[in-house]
Amino acid sequence: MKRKSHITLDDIAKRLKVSRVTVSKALRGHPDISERTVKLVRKVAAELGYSPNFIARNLSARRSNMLGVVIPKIAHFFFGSVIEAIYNTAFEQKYETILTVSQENAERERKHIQTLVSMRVDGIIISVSQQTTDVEIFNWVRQMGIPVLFVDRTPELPVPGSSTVLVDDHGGAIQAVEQAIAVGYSKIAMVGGNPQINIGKNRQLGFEEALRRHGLPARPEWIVHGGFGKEDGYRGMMQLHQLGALPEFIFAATYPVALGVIEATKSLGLRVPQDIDIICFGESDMIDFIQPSLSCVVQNTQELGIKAVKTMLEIIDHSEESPERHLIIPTHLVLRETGIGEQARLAKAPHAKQIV
Amino acid sequence: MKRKSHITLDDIAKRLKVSRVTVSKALRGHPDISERTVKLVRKVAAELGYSPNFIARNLSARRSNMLGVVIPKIAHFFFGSVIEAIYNTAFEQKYETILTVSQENAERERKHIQTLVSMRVDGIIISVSQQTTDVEIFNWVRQMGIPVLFVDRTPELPVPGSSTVLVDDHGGAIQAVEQAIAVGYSKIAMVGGNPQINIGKNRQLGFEEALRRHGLPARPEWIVHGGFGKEDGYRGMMQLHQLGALPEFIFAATYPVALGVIEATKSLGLRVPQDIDIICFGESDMIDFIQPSLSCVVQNTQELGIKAVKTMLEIIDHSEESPERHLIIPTHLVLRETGIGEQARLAKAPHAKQIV
DNA sequence: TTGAAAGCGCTAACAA
DNA sequence: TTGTTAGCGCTTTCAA
Repeated sequence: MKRKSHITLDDIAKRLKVSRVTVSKALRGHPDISERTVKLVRKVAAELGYSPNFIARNLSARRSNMLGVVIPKIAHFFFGSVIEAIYNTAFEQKYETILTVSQENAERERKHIQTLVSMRVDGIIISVSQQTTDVEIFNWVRQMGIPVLFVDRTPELPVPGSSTVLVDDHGGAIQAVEQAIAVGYSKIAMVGGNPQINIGKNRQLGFEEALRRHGLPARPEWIVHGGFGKEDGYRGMMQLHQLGALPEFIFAATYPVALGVIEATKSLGLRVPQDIDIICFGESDMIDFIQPSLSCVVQNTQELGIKAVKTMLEIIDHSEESPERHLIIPTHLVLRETGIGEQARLAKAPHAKQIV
Repeated sequence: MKRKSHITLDDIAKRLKVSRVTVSKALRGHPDISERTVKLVRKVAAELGYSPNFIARNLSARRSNMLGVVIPKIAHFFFGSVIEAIYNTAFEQKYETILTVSQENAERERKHIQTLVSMRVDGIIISVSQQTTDVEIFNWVRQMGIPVLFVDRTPELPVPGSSTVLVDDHGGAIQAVEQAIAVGYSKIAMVGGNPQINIGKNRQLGFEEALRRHGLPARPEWIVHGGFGKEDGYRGMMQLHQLGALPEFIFAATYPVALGVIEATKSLGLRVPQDIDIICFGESDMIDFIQPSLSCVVQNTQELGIKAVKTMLEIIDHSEESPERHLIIPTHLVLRETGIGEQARLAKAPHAKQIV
């Protein structure tokens, strides 16, 4: 397939016997140009099927109107929703979003960041991989004068001059555990996640804080670290089971972890929530269909994406001032069939579920 | 935040007192340059924190190494998986993926396509919105000499010179319905989807074909059109119910439709699969957790994404030849607790579910 | 109101 | 092996 060389400003200019500059201005609605010329130019441009060359424009304008984004995964409810919000918000503000996916791999993350810098994006929004420990690359990006904003997941070490839009993991965990305590549980465990990464650490700190507030002992063997996936939940629950004394309630670090825990619990011949009750951090679109329907700490993914982009654009536009901004988006607890105590459950049971 | 003007080839060249071209070649490993110079150049580039300007390179090279992608939604299991495969495959081939999301809106789709052309992507991979009827924009892209490839969803009207990588919707529907027939059902309905779009049309054609093959009557009122969402399944089931005579088995056009159907069925006081059995087209990652676990026609999303990119790259690389390529990716039926008949179900029941 | 000149950072073709 | 010349398509500045 041969690629026709595209129509350029010059082509239009020649046709109208005016200069390239006139055409450029006319097309952009620059006030310099007379209405008549503008109309003429527009007409010819349309006739010729002119498509402005973004690349050339960027090169010349030294700003790209592109936002670079790096996320760990895409086929994933949480990131899928956040990214959707990012796209929509950026689109409204006439920004193009360049998305890259690290697959939870620090090396790939590095490469993507380099590419984004190469593309001269106006800012980089990133949710770091679980592997990421080295912050050198982020410092480098900052040195290049490109704003960096972490959403949801930040590196352990600080990155001077960067911004954050985070979920209130600490507060959310407290909400979940206090709900469990309110319903009468005292044997409470946490499964999944690890303190290597901020979200894991803060959820655990919240978990511990809630226990402390209510004078409950924190048994170290009842904090089962792992990843954030279903396998981790399954393994974690099995590990708890081997310990002998089972907890009554489990705070799962993520939604997939909860699914794994439930799977394991069932395979042990125990019932959820009667024998082992559970609340998890995070949710999914299938939430109303799993049995039992899970109560969870919901993260406002929309808000997260919107705020990430808006904050980034503010930083880009007010380039002189200090670039650091730090936002925390609150969570809220949604109660369904777990973590609500027997009475509430019985009261709920007779109702047919409603479609959402 | 002030943006440092980036280090350029010239900066490196000046430092070494060589020409810009030498540096350019050295950095790209061009065989012209001596090893010594290459090393020197690399060293200085690293010292200075040089990052090549992709934009400038593209402008000069007249090829962007970027693939444009337009999909209708992103927070959606099917598209999420396809896009992930697209990203990975493109990444391996050193291509950047520029993703845009139409939100099932034809106007937004148009704009995104224009932007992608403006960015001079080397090819556009698109899954059209449900609204899309006008193919003019695609013809325009073709005229610009940019290859167009439709994945999964194509427009109704043909686009000369475009390629397709599609799911075998027709065959998949037949698989599902023949399974139902094999298990002994004869009162079979289809819910969701509409013939406006290829995937809806072909699933319906497959549905009808399967009935015909087995001499079963196709009752028009048992094909309930709608969208592809949960609401549509709910509404469709309710509509069937109002008809009086209920079918025994429902072929749901998509996974969400199936969820809606199940929701509705339950709210009518009927059991799935005992009273109303069901198989659907498509799946989700939560599939093992819903009750009952749904049997479904699975689309190979990986394969779809991989083939889309590989086919596109072939077209780009062999630009002289005829650009049209047409692939169909087969589906396969995965049986779980629905659509398998009572005996199989009873045989299955005692086993604990395995984690996947 | 219009346009000429210069340059954004890079690469390809050709010369030295 | 290295460098010169000439763009890629556009925008900005400043003069006409």
